[in-house]
Amino acid sequence: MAKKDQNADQDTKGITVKKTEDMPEWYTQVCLKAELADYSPIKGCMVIRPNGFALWQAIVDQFNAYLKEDKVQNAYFPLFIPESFFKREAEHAEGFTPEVAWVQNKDDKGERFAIRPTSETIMYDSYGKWIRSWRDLPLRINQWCNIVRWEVQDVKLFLRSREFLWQEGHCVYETDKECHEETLHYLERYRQISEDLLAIPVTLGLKTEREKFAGAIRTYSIESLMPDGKALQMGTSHDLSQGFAKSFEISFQDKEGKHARPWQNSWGISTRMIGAIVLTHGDDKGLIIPPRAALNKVAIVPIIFEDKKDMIIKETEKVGELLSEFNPIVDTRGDYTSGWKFNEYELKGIPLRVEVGPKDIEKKQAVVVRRDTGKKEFIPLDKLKQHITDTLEAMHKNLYDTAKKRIDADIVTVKDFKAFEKAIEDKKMVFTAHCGEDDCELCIKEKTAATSRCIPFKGGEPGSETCVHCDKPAKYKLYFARAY
RNA sequence: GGGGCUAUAGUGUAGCUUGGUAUCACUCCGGGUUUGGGGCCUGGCGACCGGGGUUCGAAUCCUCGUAGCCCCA
Repeated sequence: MAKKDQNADQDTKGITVKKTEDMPEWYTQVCLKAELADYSPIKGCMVIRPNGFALWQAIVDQFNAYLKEDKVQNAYFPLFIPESFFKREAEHAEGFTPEVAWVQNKDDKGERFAIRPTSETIMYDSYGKWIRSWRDLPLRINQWCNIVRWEVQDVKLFLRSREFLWQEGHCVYETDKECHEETLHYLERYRQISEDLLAIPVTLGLKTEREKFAGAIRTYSIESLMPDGKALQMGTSHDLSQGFAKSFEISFQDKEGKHARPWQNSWGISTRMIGAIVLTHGDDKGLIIPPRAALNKVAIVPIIFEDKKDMIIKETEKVGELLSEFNPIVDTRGDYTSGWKFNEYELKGIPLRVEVGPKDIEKKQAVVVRRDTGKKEFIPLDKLKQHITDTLEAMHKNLYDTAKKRIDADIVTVKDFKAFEKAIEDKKMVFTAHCGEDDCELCIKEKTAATSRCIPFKGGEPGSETCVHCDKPAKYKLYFARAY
C-alpha cells in the first residue's frame, strides 16, 4: 500500500484491500481482523485465536467421528525424538533433516533430541514392542499434536508456519492389500473433510516419486487450487510398505506360526486447512465460514430505536431462543450501531445474519441475510427455523459450486512446454503428460517454479502422448502448479 | 555468502539533514447523543528496539548488539 494512502485510509477495522488486487495483503488482513490468528514474538510461530481455533475444533470433531467409525484410537507420543531413532530409516531421515529443530541440554552428555517434524520414528519404536501376534493387528492409532518444521522460507499464517497443529494416523496391517485399501480410505476421509465439511473442492491422486513423503513407497494427496493460482496440498496419506517395519524391527507371528513383517501407512491433515478456508471462500468484506463448520451459524442483530428499546431487545432475545440450535450470537449491545455490527459479523464470516427491528416485530417476521450472496429475505417467525436450516445447506452448496467452477476454469490442459510456461505465468494450474523422470520434473521446477501436484485417479493414464518437457513417451498425466 | 534500508503508543505515521518538554489519525477508555450499513459531539490513557559513547542536553550524532524489510550471488 502506498504510504499516503495509509493516512487517508483511517479505517483500520475493515479489510482495506480487494481480494483480487492484492491477495497476500488481503489474506493477512482477514486472518488478523477476523481474529483467527495473531503473530507471536517468534518468527514463523503463530497464535491461534478463539475464532481460528473454533474452525480447527470443527475439523477435529468431524474427523474424530470418522476415526471412531474406522476403529482408530487416539493416543499421544512424546514431542522429543532421540536422534538415533530419527536416523534409523535412512530415506526418512535425509528427507526431514533440513527442517528439524534440535534440543540439547547443556549438562547432558547424551544424544540430542529432535522436536518432532512427524512422529513415525517415535511411534514405531513403541509399535515394535507392542506387536507380537497377528492378533495384535490391525493396529490403528491417531494422535492430535503440534509439529515443528523449522523452515526458513517465507512463512505465512496457517499456510506455512514453523509450528502447526495436525493429526497423524499410523496403522499397521497383516497384509499389503489391507494396508493399501485403508491408505486410500483415509484419503477419502480427507476428501470428506475438505468437500463435505469445508466446501473446498479437491482432486485425489498419487504424488510423483519426487514429491512423495520421505520413507513412503507411495504418497496420495488431496490437492486444491487457491484463487491466486497457487495449489495447496490439503492432506496426505502414505503407503509406507515395510520400510519402517524393517528399520524399527516390527514383526509378528502369523496364523501359521511364521515370523512375518507387517505393512504400514500414515496420514495427516493440519491447521493449513484453515488457510484454505480463508483463501477459497473469503471476499472483499472478509471471511466466509462454510456453514457446516461454523460454531455460530447465525448472528442476531436488533435494530434498536430509543423509544422502543426494551421491547426490541426482549423480542430479539426471544428469536435467539427460537434459534438456539444454531448457537446464535445474540448481539444486544447498545454501544455499537447496528450498521457497525453488520460489518463486524461480515468480517468474521458468520454465515447468516438475522435482523430484528420494530417493523419486523410488528409483522411477526425477521430479516435473514446470507453472507455468501448478501441476499436479504423477510421470513415469518414460524418458518424461520426451517428457512435457516435450508439456507445454511444452500450456502454450503453455493460455496462449493462457486469454488469448483473457479478451479475448473483455472486448470488448462497443455501439450507443449511453451503453453505450459505461459499457463503457469498466467497463474493457472496445468494438466499435462509427463515422462515420470525425476530430473525432468526438477528441470520444470527450475524453469517455471511449478511443482507436480498429483496424478489424478481419474484421467491420469498417459495414452499415447509424449512428455510436455522432454518428448519422451509419457508415463502418466498429472497436474503442475506453483504451490504454497 | 555479499550489499543496502529501517526500527517512535495497540496500528499506521511526523519529527532526524541543522541536538532543546515528540506530530497527526485510527484503535482503546469515560461522558453525552444516536442506531434499518462502520453516525455525531466531547474529555482522557498510551511510544522514541537494547547496551555503550559524544554533549549542559540525544528520537535525532557515533558505536556495538538485536530484530525486520529489500536487492545481488
